[in-house]
Amino acid sequence: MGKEDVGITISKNDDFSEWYTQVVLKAKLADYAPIKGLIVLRPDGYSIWESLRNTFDKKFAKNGIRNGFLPILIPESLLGKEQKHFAGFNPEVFWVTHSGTNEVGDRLALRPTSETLAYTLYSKWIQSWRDLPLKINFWNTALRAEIKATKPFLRTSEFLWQEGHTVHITQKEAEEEVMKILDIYEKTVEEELAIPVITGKKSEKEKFVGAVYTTTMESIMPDGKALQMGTSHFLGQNFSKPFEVKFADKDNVEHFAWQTSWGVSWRLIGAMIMTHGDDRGLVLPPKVAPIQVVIVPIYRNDEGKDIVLSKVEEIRNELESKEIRVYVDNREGLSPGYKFNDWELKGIPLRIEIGPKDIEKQSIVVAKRYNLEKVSLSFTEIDKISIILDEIQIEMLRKAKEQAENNTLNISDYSEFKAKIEKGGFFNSPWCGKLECEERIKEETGAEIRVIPFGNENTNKKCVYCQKQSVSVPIFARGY
RNA sequence: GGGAUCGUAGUCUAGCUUGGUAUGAUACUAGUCUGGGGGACUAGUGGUCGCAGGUUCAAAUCCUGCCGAUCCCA
Repeated sequence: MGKEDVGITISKNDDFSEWYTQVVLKAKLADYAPIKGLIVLRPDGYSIWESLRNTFDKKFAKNGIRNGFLPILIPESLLGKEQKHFAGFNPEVFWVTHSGTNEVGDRLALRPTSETLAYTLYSKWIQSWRDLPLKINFWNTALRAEIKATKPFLRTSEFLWQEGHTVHITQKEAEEEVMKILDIYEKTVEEELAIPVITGKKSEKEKFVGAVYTTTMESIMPDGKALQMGTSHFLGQNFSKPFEVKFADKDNVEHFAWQTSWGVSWRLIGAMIMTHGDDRGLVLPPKVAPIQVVIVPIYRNDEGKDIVLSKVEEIRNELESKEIRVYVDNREGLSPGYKFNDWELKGIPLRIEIGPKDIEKQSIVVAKRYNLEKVSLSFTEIDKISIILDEIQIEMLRKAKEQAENNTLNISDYSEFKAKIEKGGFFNSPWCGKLECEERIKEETGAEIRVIPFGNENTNKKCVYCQKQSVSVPIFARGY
């Protein structure tokens, strides 16, 4: 392997798909498992997930949501209780049919999602209005068989996620919950991962089977394809009726409860890689970076080494006292240049270089990963590092927003739609609301309604396909 | 759902057409010199040639099946 092969060997612009896979593997976020469609998270990848989880947990807790844990197996009889939902998932369910050499009676599904299991239990736990609202979140994995087109983080047969399931007395309260969660999702993704999203509703065709409606946040990736970043569903009474999630109200009359469910998965990590990465590899937003600052000491002899390393320790202590995650790369036998490239591949937001020249000048060199800019800071300015990290976080979101805007077009003419869809992008195009037009567009262009943004309903324009009066201006795009 | 390509050491790869006991680089280990953008030299370690079967005196090489990865089309 020559020096070119250690890093990313392909440009993000030339072959996006290959570039993405290389970044995932070479930055050591994940690796392929020996089973089709499954991946292994390595510590650097898992660390990002943990960081997201911590943020979500704090926000969920503030909203009165607590964590629980559900088993992975669901008996067929339960899974089939809500028929539409079951039909939607059936093709991708993994089934457990044996225990040892014995056949099990009722086949057991590896959960594709836990609504049925959770609500079976909820019906036991809820009797009175005093038990509501019930809001529990579950961190676990879901399994959905992916036969073709698997991609680390984006499409795998097992994925890490959280699924929240809440139960409410009134429809209004449940619907408000759906929106509160979507808001938490949107803010977290923008603030932590520096990825802009568009929120709105899914069309009837694209909603979660079993939901009354689905709200979603969508992002546009640099290759012009849309990625669903998270969904929050209003389930109405679709599950509470078959699963008898009922409560006695203050008048002692029994009612079916109103429910929501919602989730985000490690897909968010995939989105982060695609949005921010460059030809040198991963670029991590400071907030989720396992290491925020890496220090590379440079020296020529033992004497110089001692001086440099003692200064490095001083700086490390100062940064650590400010809760900055620091790592000192004092590996022997590797040239500074090698280390620079290595940490850039891994996407560490800031690199500090300290060598004899810097000691002389009483300063350090600080290199920013996201724009590859180098600046010099004097020893007395070390406290600026945390400000720089904050600036990077903001700049990364700004850059990503700009990228997204450049990929968004207003298109009301269908021939223009067809001509431009090859290049990808988010198309704001009026739609009459009919399934037929939605399906035709999908068939003819591969683009689907990703989201009907809030505020884009009740429009009075002409459907991009049939020219009849539009009811909304959804975002059409090809998706992952 | 349909089609194509690929799998040899941690990684990339030669060898495959025409069967004869696997090539090179890099990484890794030890040491010396080095050190501000992928360093040099020396000496080493590392392989069920994806898996299983078949043909053959002999299979990385030919045949069949399976597993896995990637890409294109719907």
